[in-house]
Amino acid sequence: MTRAGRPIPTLSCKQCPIHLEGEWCVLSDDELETVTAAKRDRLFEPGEVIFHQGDACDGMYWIRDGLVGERRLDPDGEMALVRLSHTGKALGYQELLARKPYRNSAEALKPTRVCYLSRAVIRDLLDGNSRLGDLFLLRSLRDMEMTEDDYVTALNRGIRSRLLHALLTLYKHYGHFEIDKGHVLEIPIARKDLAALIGTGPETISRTIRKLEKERIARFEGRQVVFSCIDTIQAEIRSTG
Amino acid sequence: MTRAGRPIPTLSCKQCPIHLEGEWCVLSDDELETVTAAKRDRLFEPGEVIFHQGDACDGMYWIRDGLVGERRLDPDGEMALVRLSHTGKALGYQELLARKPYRNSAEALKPTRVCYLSRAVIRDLLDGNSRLGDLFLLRSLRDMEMTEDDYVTALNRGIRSRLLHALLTLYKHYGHFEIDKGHVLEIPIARKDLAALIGTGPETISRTIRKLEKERIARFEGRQVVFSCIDTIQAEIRSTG
DNA sequence: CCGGTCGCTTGACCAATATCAACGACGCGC
DNA sequence: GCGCGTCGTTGATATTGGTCAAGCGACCGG
Repeated sequence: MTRAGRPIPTLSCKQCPIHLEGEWCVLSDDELETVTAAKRDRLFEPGEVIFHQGDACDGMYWIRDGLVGERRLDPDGEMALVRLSHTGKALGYQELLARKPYRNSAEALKPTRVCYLSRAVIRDLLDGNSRLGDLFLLRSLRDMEMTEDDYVTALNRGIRSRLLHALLTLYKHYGHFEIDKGHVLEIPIARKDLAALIGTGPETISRTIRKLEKERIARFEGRQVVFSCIDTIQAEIRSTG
Repeated sequence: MTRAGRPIPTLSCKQCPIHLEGEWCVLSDDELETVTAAKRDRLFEPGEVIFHQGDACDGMYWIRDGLVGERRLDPDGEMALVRLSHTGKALGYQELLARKPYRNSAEALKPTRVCYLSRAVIRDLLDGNSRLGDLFLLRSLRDMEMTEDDYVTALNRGIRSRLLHALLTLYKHYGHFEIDKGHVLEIPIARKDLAALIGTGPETISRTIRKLEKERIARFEGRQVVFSCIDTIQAEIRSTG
């Protein structure tokens, strides 16, 4: 559970599929070269921890590809999965910019390649390109929006609604449509993580899943789900659920 | 519930107790003068709405003094009190900077004076002072931290713990210590808002309060609370509760 | 002074969820 | 193949919290 990840050869930023979105798009070719030269890439296997809650933050990470879960451990030992982060997401940028220790641990849930940039490099980039700061601000605002939405959902929706919401979100990232089967999702995380994501235990997840099957809303087989009618679920999430 | 607030004479920024903290501290005297000249001040009575969820955002507000609740209405009619904002807090800056409609409604919960700055003025300030953007970023990061903390709390703490947490937070802002009575808090909001803040109904608040009284953790009389031992409560919140 | 509304509380009841325990399936190391 | 741990499931049971209904006191307008 606790390793540093395996160093891998540096991936070029120019060829990176995410170099045109988010913060990267404002960087000049020269700056991109600098980043490519300065960053250190690593591969984390599922279960490996990229950084630990409480640790000092001395740089930030981008997810090149893979899946990362940010976990928060309560003083009493309860663990919550605060969010899932996918390709293109930044990890630890908030703590870096605010000069604070990591609030959450980041753990690879699938094989994940990340690009690491040290505080000094980020500082130079920020000093050299004033627009970069604006884009970090925008990223922070977007993240805030999502967290606030999740917060409201957690406050006044039941487990069933939250589970459907989580599954639908996962579907958007990992699902696909098959003409003969329908909307298929291979759930990329374990039951207990699905539970930690919506604030319950694995038992309740199991039971809620069986309810959904009885109501023919979705069919589950291991980690694969087939949704009968996505629109119906959307509607249920929006209205009372 | 829906008025525009009463215009009041402009309050000088130089004499404002909050002009030295947060974003303001980086402004020059000239810039402060500009702000004073450009802003429009208003007074909102309890129940009046400063802006509505879904409305377009064309400026931002600072709370000069008073208390504001940000409410979020679900598609199914459930209302959550996302956060309480006090003197010195900015309202609507996220939506302004992200160019999005308001996510929540802002309602005065006590008589509240706010300073309004239009988008154009903020733009000019941002263009003229590059450090201002950095400070908005920091504010956003701090707000994110608080929301994320609340989110985790909502995910894996029960009503009782969340209520204690909310009361303690209120105590920090509105409480005081009396040598003969102890730690006294005049709760500044109604029961139903206290309920909406932690995601339950007024009935459950009532019952939870009586439990706390039976356990001699606090004594309630109307909106006044006297805490027996703040430290005990702190401990209970940190550990399992 | 009266009727009405609102905020808060209480009771009774029910639904949702947590908790404890056990079990089968599976993968892994030996 | 065997032992072992993990994952997912299920059952029984306890607890929490939600819902409906009623009551009570304060405040307000007529």
